[in-house]
Amino acid sequence: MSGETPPGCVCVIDDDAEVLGSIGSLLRSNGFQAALYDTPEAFLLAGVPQTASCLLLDVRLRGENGLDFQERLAARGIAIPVILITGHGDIPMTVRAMRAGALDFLPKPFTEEQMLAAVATAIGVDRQRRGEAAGHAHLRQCYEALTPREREVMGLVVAGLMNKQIAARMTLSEITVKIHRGNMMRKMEAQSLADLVRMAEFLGIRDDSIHRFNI
Amino acid sequence: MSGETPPGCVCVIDDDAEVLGSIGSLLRSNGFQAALYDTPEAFLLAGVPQTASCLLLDVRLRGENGLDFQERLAARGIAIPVILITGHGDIPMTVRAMRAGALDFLPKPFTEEQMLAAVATAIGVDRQRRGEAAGHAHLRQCYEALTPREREVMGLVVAGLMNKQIAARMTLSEITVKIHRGNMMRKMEAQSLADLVRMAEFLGIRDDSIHRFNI
DNA sequence: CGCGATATCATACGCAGGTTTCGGTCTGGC
DNA sequence: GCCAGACCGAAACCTGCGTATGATATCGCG
Repeated sequence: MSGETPPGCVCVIDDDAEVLGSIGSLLRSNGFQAALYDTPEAFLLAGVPQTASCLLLDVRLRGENGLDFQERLAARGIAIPVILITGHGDIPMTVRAMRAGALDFLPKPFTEEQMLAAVATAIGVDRQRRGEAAGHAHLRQCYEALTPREREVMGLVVAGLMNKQIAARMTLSEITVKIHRGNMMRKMEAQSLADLVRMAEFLGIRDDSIHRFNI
Repeated sequence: MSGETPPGCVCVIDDDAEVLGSIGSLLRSNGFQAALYDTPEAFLLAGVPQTASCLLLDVRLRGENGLDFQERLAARGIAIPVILITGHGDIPMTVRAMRAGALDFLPKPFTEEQMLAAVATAIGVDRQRRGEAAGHAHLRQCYEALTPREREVMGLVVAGLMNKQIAARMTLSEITVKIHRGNMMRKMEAQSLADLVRMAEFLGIRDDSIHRFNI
């Protein structure tokens, strides 16, 4: 059922060594890689795998509550998909986990099929996310290659100002604005103004000094 | 705790007349309007209120499962915030509801405070959503006022093509493209190309015949 | 100290965008 | 049949954008 998916790495955090081992075996015998940790800290030290992956996290842990840990990950900007498992779950706990972005919440006892299906879905989500993130990384890299002035010009360009207005606002000559603008477009690898606006939209670049009526 | 919020309307669907009445009283005595229905169909017939509102929905209903009904609402594009309540909920049910976009899932018995807090949050979410929707409605209205040719031009403009290229693609003269383009910008009330791109992004306008490398 | 990166500005040229004015065809509704 | 509106186009004109060429100034690093 899950053998045809390209391999992915499942990080399992559970303080019960026996459970950890059996989940690991099950995953490996179904074509997944498995990284096993008995504490959240061990997982953080090892770092998130480079390949498509997901996190299989027990709610009840020795040091820290699994839900707290999940929220700590989100706060740190670690976007790995999370599946929570628990032996003593209740509905408020589930609501909290799902609100925090958990992909699934599996109460014990669960079948092997249930877990494998959840893991396969999560790995798929992560694969897609990573694909998108690759593009974003390049975009950010381009943006960070801009000089301060070029960034400033970019903000005003995507705000819809003309070169003349940008020049006035920055107390520059129009020709200087044109030069910054040209260099900026080249560095951003934007083929058109429309392209640039979409990039800026994505990067969250927005000059708030300009009144904008929509969006 | 919730008296200072502007009034909102809570639609309650529950097939137990007694429960329905007591929830209605509680809501009204806390400053909310309450619209009470004993079946999903009755709610659909009445329609979603014009003001900020939310839906308080029992999972177990006579005709239809509350979760199914929630998904049916989403499929119909009815975006009212949903709070589910149930006497016999379990974790898989909660997962399903939250995935389908429920704002909260309250297992009975719950306190008055819990329910009022959930309702107040949901009403707030709906108020925000309605505020945004108002702007979107105007945007759609503008777009629908465009003639087919103007729409076509708009798609190619936001794809980053020059008037010359648009003319070639539409087998038109460049001057005609300029006229369509000018009319389109006026009808869309776009002050700049950047504006137009953002509007198009929002409306989901995209000419897929053009290869786009990002986003 | 020289080098490179950044920033600034001027002149000039060519191309792109946008409007106005004028002209025409075609279709659908009153 | 007439009018409105969509659609198409040409000539003229103005503005905006982009680049090339050339020049100056500052700053930090090796």
